[in-house]
Amino acid sequence: MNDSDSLPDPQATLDTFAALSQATRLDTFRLLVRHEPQGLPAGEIARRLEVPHNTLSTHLGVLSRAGLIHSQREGRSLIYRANLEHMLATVQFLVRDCCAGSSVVCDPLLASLTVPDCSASATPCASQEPRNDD
Amino acid sequence: MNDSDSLPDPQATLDTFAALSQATRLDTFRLLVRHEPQGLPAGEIARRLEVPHNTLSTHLGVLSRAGLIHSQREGRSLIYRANLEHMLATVQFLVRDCCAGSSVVCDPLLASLTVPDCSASATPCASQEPRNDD
DNA sequence: TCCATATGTCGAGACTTGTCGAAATGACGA
DNA sequence: TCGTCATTTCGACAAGTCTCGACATATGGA
Repeated sequence: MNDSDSLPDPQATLDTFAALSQATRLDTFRLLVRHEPQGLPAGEIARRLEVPHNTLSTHLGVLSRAGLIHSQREGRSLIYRANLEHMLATVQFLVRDCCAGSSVVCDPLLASLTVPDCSASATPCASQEPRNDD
Repeated sequence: MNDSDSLPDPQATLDTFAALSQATRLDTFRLLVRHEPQGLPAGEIARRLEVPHNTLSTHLGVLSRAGLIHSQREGRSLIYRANLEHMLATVQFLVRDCCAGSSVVCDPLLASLTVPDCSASATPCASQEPRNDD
């Protein structure tokens, strides 16, 4: 969307889907999404997901290379955060295909994408506290 | 969405991403999206993508089991069509996570999702003819 | 019924991915 | 500098996936 990452080409899209097609990694990404914008340190993710730290580290590497998350050192910890813009760019890459083919197909798709749970934006549907489900 | 398919649970989401994380399958899905709502017969897809018919058949099976496409017999051919609602449901499954975590994060994401290329819907951005790029 | 066309299923080989113990790196405090 | 904590890298094995030849099934027409 803005800078460093992802004008999504087919290969980037492929990597993104591959990254999200594994249970531990999908869980990791969802966990990080729920903890935006503070993020979580690698060890904390491993503990919550009950995955050995070295296994998780491998998965974090895959997600990171795909552009779905990024990390930042903070003392001894590496804080990981979800990169929502990348997710968005990937979705748009697919939507754009549909769009170019037919707006009759595209419009209802986009329409239903705009009004899930809380988009009204006047009334936030949840507080900004991270939830404490794992 | 409506009926048969996909209140997306994590496993369905996993299957969907796994289906789209392989080059031939992503190409197949995009091709079908561009050919909504007419669809394409299996043999025609194999020809355009230059993939042996049995290999393609396997991939069509994966996409089909994931709910991303469906088929309909027409004479000797099986016509395949993209199931955009499933794609949509999958995306919403992820967006909902973000939404529940924080509307500050959610709102801009949804906002940018609503206004790509042609959503205005008064002026279709493309004709309904399928494009002829493969 | 027989043949041609369209598509799917099976099975084997090559390749890729996931997992986890053990060792390495990096950061902090004493 | 040394010890400790947080995380990553390495290496090996098990498990899974992709591909494609050969065969099977389904449809329609002569």
